Amino acid sequence: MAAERYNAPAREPHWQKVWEERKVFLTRDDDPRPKYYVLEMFPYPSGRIHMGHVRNYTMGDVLARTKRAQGFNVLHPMGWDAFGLPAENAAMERKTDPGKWTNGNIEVMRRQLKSMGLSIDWSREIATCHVDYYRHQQKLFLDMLKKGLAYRKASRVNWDPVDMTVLANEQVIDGRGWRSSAPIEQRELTQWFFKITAYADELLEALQGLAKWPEKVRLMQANWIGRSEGMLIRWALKGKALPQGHKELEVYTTRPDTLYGASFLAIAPDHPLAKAAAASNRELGAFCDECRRMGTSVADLESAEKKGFDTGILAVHPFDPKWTVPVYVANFILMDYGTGAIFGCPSGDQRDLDFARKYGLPVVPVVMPKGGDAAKFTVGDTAYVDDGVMINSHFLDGLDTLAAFEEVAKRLEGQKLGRKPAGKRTVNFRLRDWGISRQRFWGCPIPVVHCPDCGVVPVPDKQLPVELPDDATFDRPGNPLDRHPSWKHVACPKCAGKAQRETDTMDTFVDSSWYFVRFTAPGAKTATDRKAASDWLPVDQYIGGIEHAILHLLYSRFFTRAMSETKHLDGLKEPFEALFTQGMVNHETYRRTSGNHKGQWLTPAEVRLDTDGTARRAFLIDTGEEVEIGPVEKMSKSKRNTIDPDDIIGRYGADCARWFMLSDSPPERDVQWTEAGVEGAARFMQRVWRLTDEAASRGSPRGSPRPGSFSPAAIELRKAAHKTLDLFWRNVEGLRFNVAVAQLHELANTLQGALASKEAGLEWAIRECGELLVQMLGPMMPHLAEDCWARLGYNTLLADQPWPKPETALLVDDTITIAVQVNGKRRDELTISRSAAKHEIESAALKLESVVRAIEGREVKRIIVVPQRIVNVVA
RNA sequence: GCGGACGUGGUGGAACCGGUAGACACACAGGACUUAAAAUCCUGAGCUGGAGACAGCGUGCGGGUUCGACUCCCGCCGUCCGCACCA
Repeated sequence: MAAERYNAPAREPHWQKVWEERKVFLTRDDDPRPKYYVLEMFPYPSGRIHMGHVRNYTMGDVLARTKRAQGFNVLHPMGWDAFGLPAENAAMERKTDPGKWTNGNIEVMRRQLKSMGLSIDWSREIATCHVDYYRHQQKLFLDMLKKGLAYRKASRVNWDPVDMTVLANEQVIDGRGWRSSAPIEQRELTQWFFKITAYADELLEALQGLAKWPEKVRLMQANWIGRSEGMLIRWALKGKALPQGHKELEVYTTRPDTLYGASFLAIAPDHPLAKAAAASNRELGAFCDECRRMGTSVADLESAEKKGFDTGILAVHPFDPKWTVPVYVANFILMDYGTGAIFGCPSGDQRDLDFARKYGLPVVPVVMPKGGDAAKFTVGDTAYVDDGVMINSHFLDGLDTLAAFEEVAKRLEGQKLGRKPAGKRTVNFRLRDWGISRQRFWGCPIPVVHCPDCGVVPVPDKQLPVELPDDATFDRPGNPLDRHPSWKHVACPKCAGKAQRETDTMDTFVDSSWYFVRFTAPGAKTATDRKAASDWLPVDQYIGGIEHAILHLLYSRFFTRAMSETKHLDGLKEPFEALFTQGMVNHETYRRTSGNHKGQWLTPAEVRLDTDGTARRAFLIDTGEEVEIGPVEKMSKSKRNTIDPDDIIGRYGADCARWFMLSDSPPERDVQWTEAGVEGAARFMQRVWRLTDEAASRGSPRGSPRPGSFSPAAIELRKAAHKTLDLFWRNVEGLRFNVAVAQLHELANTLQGALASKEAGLEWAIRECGELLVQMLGPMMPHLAEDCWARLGYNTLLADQPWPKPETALLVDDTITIAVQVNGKRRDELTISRSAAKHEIESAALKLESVVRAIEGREVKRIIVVPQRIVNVVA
């Protein structure tokens, strides 16, 4: 009698309830077993989970469940990255409250995640928008302020004049606001910053120690931090155009060796000297204004012409008081890199060369390739940017680039301009301090008060938290906190006079920079419980999208250091021991090709697919018209190629979705969601259910004594099972889930073959194989595995079973098959004892008929025998 | 422009340290069961030639190292990603 079909959607809630009731996944801090902290990046509560979440959380869950079975005390928590602009937009559009909207989304998504059967300790759930979380963040901020790690300064920001808020660089697309499409303005605003640059060197250095991070992410961070070694060089200024109080100009360069090739200085339009000079030069002022209006987008920069404006100011060459070069204001100089001023050496830098040609400035070659002829070497349209030998450079002539750098550095450091040395070796970083002020409502309030008499006053600890008001209005753009009738008006904590709260809130990346710490003690009265934090951290395995390679992961690394500095952590520096970045979930796109709706995107549900031989065609179900099958793209609302996890779980079960997400594609690569793939997963589930059923009835009863000896077929079966067990864990540990899945497929095939076999004496091995298969399936398809476990006669929970250990004796074979090559070409294979000596293998190989034929009577020159691997006959 | 990754059957992919390329799955074809279908099970298959045994070719392209290369080295081509007026 065949087993009934397994009804996953009906069974899964049952097991979820059992796990919850028996508190199977609750984590205790006082558990003496070794800890393992596995964390997936927490979701933004946008409304519903998507397939990317399913993939991400399934991977983490496989690790968490396996590690748990292996005897680790596993921490696997979940929370919500719950502040952010979408809640405000929703409030504006739907006349609701951001908090209500967010909490409603959390409800829905929590239910969805629970329906996935994740082994999460839900008692540790946190949401960053809850005051119990952000009150501690305010404390962290104040402590950072005390340490000088948070500070205020005026800076230029992207300002959206329609939404009336600052936008991050990422939110400016082609010079326009991502939401409003309004042209973005550059505004000078006073903002709060975190001093991440104080850790620039350390954040860069420590990347080398992150051995379990993807090389790619480490590289991206290294490039982002952008360390360069160079010099600050001060130039004396003169000329009639020189504004008062500007006697000198400091430039930053990585090529002091090319100093004798200098033909101009250039400064940023926002440079203080430029501003001062513009005050008395209307044309220059107009030029600077024009530069400021220039867009900041990639396209703008690429097409923008390199332009300069001669200020009339002259700079004196550090090595020759009689030599002066003009000072230009140039549109391509960035105020916030280096000193906002450069010296141009046209022969050694392409951009400087273009500039010099345009404005008729001298081009003196100072570096030529090694072995070149100084008399003949010239620079035409292409600058020589590589290292080489110095020429036309007085005392530097003949030195190589590196030596020239050192010589110039030595001389300038010893030479005075005014009272100070004329030059200084320095290290410069691309990394900027982290601007965290946002003119938005739905974020963590920055806990300071502005007092007309006392200035910026931190909110005293006693007065924390600074809570968001619950009666803000969202009927018009701008910051609801700022226009709230009463919220910002408070007494100054210092002088008790009339004062105003800071109305900016923190960037939401602040929230996610320490949530992994909070999970270690989610109910602590202080921000952290240092004991719990040092017991649990660092996170042993962190899993998330590559899109956070820089921002979130760099900020978290900084924050961990800052929290150690402010004593919220016990000296921890790196939060994430191992990082894994998973690929996206993609789907085919479909669109109409004709009629009034040409170009309209169609959802997968609206389309019927037909396979005609190997050609695939798609038809609109409603009308029958053929539609175009477009490229496979990331699931997105705009292309309408999304699949709702709820639908899949409701139809096939969570285990099916989980299994499919783990199958086929390597986890770091994109995976293509296909109906056929899901159905394949569903079929496999039925097959497992059937095989377990047969193994339970055909195999020997549970607990029956192990036979003294096994038949050859039984040994083969046992070997297959134990080898799979061995490989399975190695592949899971290496996060090669797709390979682990393939191994289970293979074992299922083997078990099926054994069940079909008429041979007697397999009962015990069949039973064992079935149980091992179910145990390995457990972390991947936990619900099905529980049912199979019960079908095998157990009344325990599979989730509570220890991980089985492979019998090492079964992992090695007595006889092995090795390939036999003739002249590097495979001709045959040889089955021989594992311990066979070289000469035995050699003579056996030479006797093979196909080898003899391939040699064709030629003389055997050499035979390479690699025991247990290969034989290669060279003839 | 700079930096990086990748390129294997019809498709997704596997191959640990240089040692039998194509595991496993999807799709496909043939067969069994069935009145039929679904479900399930069995079989086949890199390409070319051959009835077949077998032979030749084959991991983007061209070279190289090696007894032996998907794997290492050099040079191209293509795709994707990150950064980008960084002095």
